[in-house]
Amino acid sequence: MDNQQLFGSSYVDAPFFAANGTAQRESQPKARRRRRKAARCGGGDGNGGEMDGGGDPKKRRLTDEQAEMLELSFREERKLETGRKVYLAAELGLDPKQVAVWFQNRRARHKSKTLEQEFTRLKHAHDADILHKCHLQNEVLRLKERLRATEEEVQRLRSAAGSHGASGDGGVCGGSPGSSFSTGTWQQHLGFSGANELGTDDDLMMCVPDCFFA
DNA sequence: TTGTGTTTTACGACCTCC
DNA sequence: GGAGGTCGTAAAACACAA
Repeated sequence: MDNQQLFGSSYVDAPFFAANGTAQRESQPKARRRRRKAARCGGGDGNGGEMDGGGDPKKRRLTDEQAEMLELSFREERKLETGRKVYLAAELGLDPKQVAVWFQNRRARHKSKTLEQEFTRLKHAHDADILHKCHLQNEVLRLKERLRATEEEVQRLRSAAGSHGASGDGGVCGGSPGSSFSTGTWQQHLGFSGANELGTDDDLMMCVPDCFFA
């Protein structure tokens, strides 16, 4: 049979072939099935239109050869013009209506496969986004905790400075070890304490307002 | 052998395009 | 209005585990 004639068009569906692991996967169960059937019936290769197995004449399985040719034709062009339908039917010994139905069902199978693949792809993307979101939320929590600790430290130092200034000559807190350092030592203390609070790998720059030391 | 799940074939209803 | 498309579904054909 002249395939050029049979397939009518020179159009080759690149995306279809690119994703053709799918097509092979699709054809595998059928091949298995047909192999077994061929073993049972003594060869399933057909002169088209013959009943295979002698069942209900209304619903007969296509032979391997017919299915293969239709598949090749489908890969060339998914739509079926009248001329090609009639030609295919004649070549394969099928009713043109059967060819039309086969193409309809094949398009449906292809669409459902495509949707399934798209769903899987989107699901993976979604899962990755969820994971990323979790990481970001953890990071936010960590930063909030660091901010809270730093604010506490600032508050503590501010109170210390207040009591220090109120005492004037240091009389009130003179005996307190905490009130014995100067502004310079506050800064040292802040730096030291901040380092403790923020951790060694800290990249968060803390800015203590000047008024704090006034 | 049989029960069950999957795939394939066929059809009707409805829609779109020429 | 007719031809051909999609969509949903029935039923036959089939694979396979128990």
